Amino acid sequence: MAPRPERAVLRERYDRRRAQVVLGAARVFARSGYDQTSVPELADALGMAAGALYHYFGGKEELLIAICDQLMEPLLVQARALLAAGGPPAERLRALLRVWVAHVIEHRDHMLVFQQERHVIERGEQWAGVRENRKRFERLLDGALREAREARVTRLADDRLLLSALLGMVNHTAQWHRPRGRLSAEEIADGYAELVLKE
Amino acid sequence: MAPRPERAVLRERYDRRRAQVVLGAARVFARSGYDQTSVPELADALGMAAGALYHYFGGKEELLIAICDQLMEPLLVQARALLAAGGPPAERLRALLRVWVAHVIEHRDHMLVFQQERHVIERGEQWAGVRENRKRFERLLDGALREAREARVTRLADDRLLLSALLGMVNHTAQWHRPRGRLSAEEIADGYAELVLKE
Amino acid sequence: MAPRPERAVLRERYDRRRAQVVLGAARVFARSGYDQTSVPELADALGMAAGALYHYFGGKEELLIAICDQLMEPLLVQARALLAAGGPPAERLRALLRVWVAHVIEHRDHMLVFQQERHVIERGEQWAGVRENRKRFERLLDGALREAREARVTRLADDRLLLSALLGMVNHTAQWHRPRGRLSAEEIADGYAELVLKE
Amino acid sequence: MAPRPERAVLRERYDRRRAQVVLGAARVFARSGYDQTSVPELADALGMAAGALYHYFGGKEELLIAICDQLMEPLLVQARALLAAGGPPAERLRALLRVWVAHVIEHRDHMLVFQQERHVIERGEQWAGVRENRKRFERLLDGALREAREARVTRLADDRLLLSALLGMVNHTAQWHRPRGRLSAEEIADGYAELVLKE
DNA sequence: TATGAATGAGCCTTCATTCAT
DNA sequence: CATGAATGAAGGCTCATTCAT
Repeated sequence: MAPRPERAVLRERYDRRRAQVVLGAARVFARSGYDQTSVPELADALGMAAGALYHYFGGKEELLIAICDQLMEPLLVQARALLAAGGPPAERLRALLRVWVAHVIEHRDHMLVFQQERHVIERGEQWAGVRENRKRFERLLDGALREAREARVTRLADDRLLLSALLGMVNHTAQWHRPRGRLSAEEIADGYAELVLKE
Repeated sequence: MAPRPERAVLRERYDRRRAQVVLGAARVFARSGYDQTSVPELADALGMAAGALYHYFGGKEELLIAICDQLMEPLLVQARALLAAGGPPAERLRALLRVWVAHVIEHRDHMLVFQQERHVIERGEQWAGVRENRKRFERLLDGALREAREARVTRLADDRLLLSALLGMVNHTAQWHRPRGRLSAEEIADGYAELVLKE
Repeated sequence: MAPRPERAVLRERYDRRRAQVVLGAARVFARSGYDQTSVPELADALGMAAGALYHYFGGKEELLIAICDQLMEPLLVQARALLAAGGPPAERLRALLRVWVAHVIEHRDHMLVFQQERHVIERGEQWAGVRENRKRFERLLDGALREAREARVTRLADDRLLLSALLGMVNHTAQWHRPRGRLSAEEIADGYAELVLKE
Repeated sequence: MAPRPERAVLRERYDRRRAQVVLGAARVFARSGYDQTSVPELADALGMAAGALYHYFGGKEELLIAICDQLMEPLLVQARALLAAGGPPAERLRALLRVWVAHVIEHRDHMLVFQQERHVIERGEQWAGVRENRKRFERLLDGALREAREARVTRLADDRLLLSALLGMVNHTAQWHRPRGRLSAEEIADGYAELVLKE
């Protein structure tokens, strides 16, 4: 008879399954909308019983929060590591754009959900973490931008407008990029950098 | 006794009320979400009974379509008129940006709803008109962009990427601009133009 | 065409229907249990759609509260009127018992529900009114009892025990009395009085 | 290595644990209600996993039956023994009341559950045993009462009313008596006897 | 036109229970 | 014996919509 798995093994298995569910839910929500997708529909698409979802999430909204976390946390980690590495401002900004665009493209579904449910994120204590992470990323970006401007390599006088424009164009990438599109993530990022940087 | 209003008067009154309802609904939906807002809630916010809405709209989705129409049709009219007027490509693009940004800012609520419900618009016969209008505007923009590139005044080699970047930054404006913000619509539009045009 | 009913007429119609629903719900809950009766089952038994109940009650529990109110409020009114009328203590207590027993018998279903859901009533802000009414009745009863004892017509040295015994026997009446039982409400009340009073 | 416990030891351990579970469940159900307490909640309160309960009980209702049995069976045993002992009718009744009241007080939780779930007990084959036990006790009580009346020591002409009154006041004791209350079980029982018996 | 009442479908969630481990 | 995971049924409730008035 197989021995009962240890607690740590169970925990890891649980976490992995949970992450898979988040991933699948992002795909379904991106296609059909968060509100328009019923929990039974979602469970069906994920190949599990409706009630089983509630072993992993306290409710539908918690699942939405998990999608946002799965989107933002690894990006923050990457961005922080990159910016900690140093280098000339223009290069740093370009590198950040590459990482960012690649992340957006790889998490296309998460991005679409994130954008669709923007108004939900804005309110409620349970969304404080997501809002904080968004803020953190914007601060990183803002820092990189300011640095670039101080080195006189950015093209727009107004930093805040530049920041908003970048947020707009990069995030919007999720809406038009297709998996086997003409342009690679790198080419797209470099295009955006070209718009933003002198020469 | 007041004379019975003529048919045309009644019709106009009806249209005006309907347009007001669309406007109010855009505000409510932008704040609380289309799906998260129930028809009774919406009616409450508009100061009317739930059932009364059904005199103006066949259903909730029809109201959503009307919001999108109220957003896109006047923009199309303005853009067409402007582009028909002629002039040097860079100036035409700059002018289009000004009109566009101003429209986005003035229809902030409509824009937010439009973006939130993106996935709904994508599917269904009843949304064909909205999709067509969006397509029309993108074609106008694309034309202006191509013209500018042929005049060698744009900064990016790839026109399609430039188009996407513009769509991203301009539409995103609705999400960060506040009524009494630091920058005017014109300043914002000119900033975007500066990113996109040489010099 | 029939004229639209006035607001007051509508209100009264609403109240009457609501009271009928409470009455019917008491019957159903008494027989099948509050928790064991689903809202659809209840609606069925009342000949209305499940959702229609929610025009009259915010939720299932509110219906339960209404049952308790419909039980206690008229009894309080009667008891107060009776005790305000004056008379010799023994007679007053006997009269109170008659009114009370008659009320319990006439509201048999309400009583059974009230007793079954005792533990629910004990907790929660929404039950404060019901608890208060119960307290008020017990105070009236306690007053009548004390008065009787001061007139040396009660049989038990301990007033509080006498009060509890009375509450037990009278309320329990709901559980054994049958509509066409051998004893009238009056005979039962007088029996209880005989236990409690000297002579 | 410890020797494998014998079958009888295992059985006894099982029975003891089962009885503890019944005891704990009575406490939880009395406080929170049988239906309002979910099996996981109950298991939590008992310090065991939800599934583990199913080693001791085939289902939630079986647990409820066990609570009723744990309440009634020892009372029946005591009452039978007492009545078998003989003696003058008034004394026998008084003694029965003492045993009964003491039992009610000691099994306060059981009593509350028993009374709350009255309507469940009324129906269903699985409840026949509980109904039968209740009937048996009422017959014992009825016998003691009749005996007392034949000895002309009871106060009420109507035996059935007297029986009902007694059932009401004694059972109700569970609802107001507190562990460290002013009156002992004996004093309460004697009070009830005083109401019921002449002198 | 406007409204209060009603409906029935559907939603999210919880539950008692089972079972492999 | 005990547990974590899973299930399918059902629960209470809300919703968009209709309709008599």
